[in-house]
Amino acid sequence: MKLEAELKSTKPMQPRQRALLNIMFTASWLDCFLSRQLRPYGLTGPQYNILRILNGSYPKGLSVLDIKSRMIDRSSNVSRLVEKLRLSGLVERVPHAEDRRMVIVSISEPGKKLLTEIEKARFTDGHGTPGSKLTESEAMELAHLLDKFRE
Amino acid sequence: MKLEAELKSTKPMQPRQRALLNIMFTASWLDCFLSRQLRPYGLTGPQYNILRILNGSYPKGLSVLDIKSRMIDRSSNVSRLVEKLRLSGLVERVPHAEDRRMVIVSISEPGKKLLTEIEKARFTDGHGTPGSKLTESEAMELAHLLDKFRE
DNA sequence: TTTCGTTTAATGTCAAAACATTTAAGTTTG
DNA sequence: CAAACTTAAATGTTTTGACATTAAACGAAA
Repeated sequence: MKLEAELKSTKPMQPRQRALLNIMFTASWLDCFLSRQLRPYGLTGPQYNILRILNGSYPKGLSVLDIKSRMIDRSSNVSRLVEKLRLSGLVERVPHAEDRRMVIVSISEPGKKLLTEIEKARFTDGHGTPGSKLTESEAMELAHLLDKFRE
Repeated sequence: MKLEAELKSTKPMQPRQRALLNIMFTASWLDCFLSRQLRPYGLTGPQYNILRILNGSYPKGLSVLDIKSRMIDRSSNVSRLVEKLRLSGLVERVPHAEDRRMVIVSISEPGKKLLTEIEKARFTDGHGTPGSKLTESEAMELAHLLDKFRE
């Protein structure tokens, strides 16, 4: 559905304003979509984001600040999110050998297993992948325009 | 800055995945930007969203559910947000004459004044408007691709 | 070495989101 | 009309976000 229909907007919008609202609306829509996919696994969006970041740097771990700088939502409290994941056994925390201020966080074997399980379920859940209506080149163009939007 | 640089991503991403992450990242970036602009006025993003919706339907008011259905973030608790705005004198609440379950919320004169003040400040704050690097046709293309992304 | 500033992570606090639940008013049906 | 159902708004509760502050460890300079 078009943005104007979604927001029941009456007056016509300026193109940049329309793009801005559409970014925020689409992100909120995506958030809702992803939360529903993650709920059965007891993960929130930011928690899943951390797991994927750690999976990407496996087998090396990352410090709390390194995780934070790679997150989509930089305002989240990584210390507390990591502690939650640790209590679920999905990550491990090891004090840094040389710099004792730091804590190195790594994904655990159960954490990796959960990620592959979620990945598998995503292909078979019937709802399709978000963005699947875009061609590859449209997706690339979209990403490029978003980069430019932030300039 | 490009998304890969922002997220310090090492591995190359698939186009649709890159678009998805870019939408969420850009929205988070925008959220941060807008919150900073609104802070001096004591407004949060959702509160500002409600004020603008009510301004758009002025002088008619809207019911709580009508407001909710027009919001960017549909998960917000409109009753409580409206109560905050009412305490600040920015909106007014009138029970509906025919259906006493409903409450009609309208923007007040101080509310309208605040909106025009914010609008003015936006042009003179030096940080520029988000998305100003896009041409009009790029902004339209971006909005169109986002509509298609949600299909 | 001691002091000062910086960096890293954790914690404290308050407001807001994310649910569900409740209350009240309206509508439909037997 | 009364009971059951539906809708609108408010409220309850728990978790999370947003932001400041603290605590500990490191590095630089007197």
